[in-house]
Amino acid sequence: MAYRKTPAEIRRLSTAKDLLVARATEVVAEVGWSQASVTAVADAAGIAAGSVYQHFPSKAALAVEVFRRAAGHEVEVLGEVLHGPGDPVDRLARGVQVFARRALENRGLAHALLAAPAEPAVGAERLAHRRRYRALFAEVVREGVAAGALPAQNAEITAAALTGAIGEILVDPLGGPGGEDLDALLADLTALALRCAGAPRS
Amino acid sequence: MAYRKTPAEIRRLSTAKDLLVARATEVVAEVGWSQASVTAVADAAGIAAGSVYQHFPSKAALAVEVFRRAAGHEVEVLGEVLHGPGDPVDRLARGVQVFARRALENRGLAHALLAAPAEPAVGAERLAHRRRYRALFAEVVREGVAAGALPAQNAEITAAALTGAIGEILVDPLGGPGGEDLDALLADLTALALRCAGAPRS
DNA sequence: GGAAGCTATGAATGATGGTTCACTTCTTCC
DNA sequence: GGAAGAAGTGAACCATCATTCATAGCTTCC
Repeated sequence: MAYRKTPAEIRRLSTAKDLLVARATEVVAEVGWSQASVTAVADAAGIAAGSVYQHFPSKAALAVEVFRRAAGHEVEVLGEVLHGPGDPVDRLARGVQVFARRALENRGLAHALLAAPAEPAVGAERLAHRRRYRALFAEVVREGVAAGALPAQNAEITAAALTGAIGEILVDPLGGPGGEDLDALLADLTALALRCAGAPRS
Repeated sequence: MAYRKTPAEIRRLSTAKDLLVARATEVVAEVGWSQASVTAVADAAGIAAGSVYQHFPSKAALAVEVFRRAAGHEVEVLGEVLHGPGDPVDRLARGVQVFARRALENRGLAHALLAAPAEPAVGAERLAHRRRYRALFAEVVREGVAAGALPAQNAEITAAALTGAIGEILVDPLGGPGGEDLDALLADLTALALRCAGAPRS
């Protein structure tokens, strides 16, 4: 054999793949899954359509990878806040704020992750993603209940409501685009979240 | 002219159209928008694919009609409960129960109306539909606030959270399919809704 | 009965977009 | 430098549907 992948070459391929995924993510955030054709994505990454298949066996596989990376990052960020220091109710409030702020500041991506129509493979990933969010919120709610700061409740439902509420606001911003400024919205959302969890009124 | 539609003929055509819409609704509830091809829908209605175009100018128009009829009915039912007699908090609780029960008992249709991937035209209808739901809930919340039964709050956000929460539970039932029995779930959802709106703990 | 006009049919058409593949270009290694 | 083999290319291929249309079958009305 007269060819073996040299470390530099491996790195180059890896970064090419990374670049493809990164650009594909941008395209998806901008135009949604349905408009993100292989051609569009390949163009954005500066490669030929056929070359996509050097990195992924199918468009669906690429889409799943795009979803996983973006979603994984979001979950990680949220997890850090929710698992951080402080009493559970505070963490819950901050978690909601972080989740909502990130979603509203990068609406395109959030929409793609949470709501935009997508092929079945991505839909399945999305379910898993929502479950992770839910599990994170539910955990903190349970801690709050255990600590006596929150009333007894079905933590899973509360958690589902929190993600559902934020998603809902995201998909259709109140009173049209730019109807309310971000900080006010976040304050209202936080208040809602605390009420949902049953935190004593402050 | 040697032809004029006789009343019987008009009726026949109208019922044919109704039947088409009804069958299409069933198909959509069963397999989702993406799988509901013109052929599949026409077969279900017992007509040829081309005949669909006697009644609708395009598939999108049929889809919108299917959505409108089903969604309109749901909004009407919910509206009756929310506008009915009783104090606002009670109506809110019953509204959530009705919404959730109907959704969970006809999951396929609810999923199609609230969540399933669909073509843009249906997506636009869906936004309008969610707004109507929101508006209905928000109205009752405002009444509750005005009556002093609920604390001051952003009623739109509370309303969005309620629809979001139910949608979320619907899309991914807690603990897999049939994880909890319907009545218990409804009770938990009602409790959540009242907390969200800030009703005093009972 | 039969002409005129409507509805129903389903195979053909056309557009879209994922995937393949023969070919070119680039890397490696002697 | 050059042979061997990998990656990159993009035009052609193919599958999937929505949509059309020539044709057949019904209704109406005289």
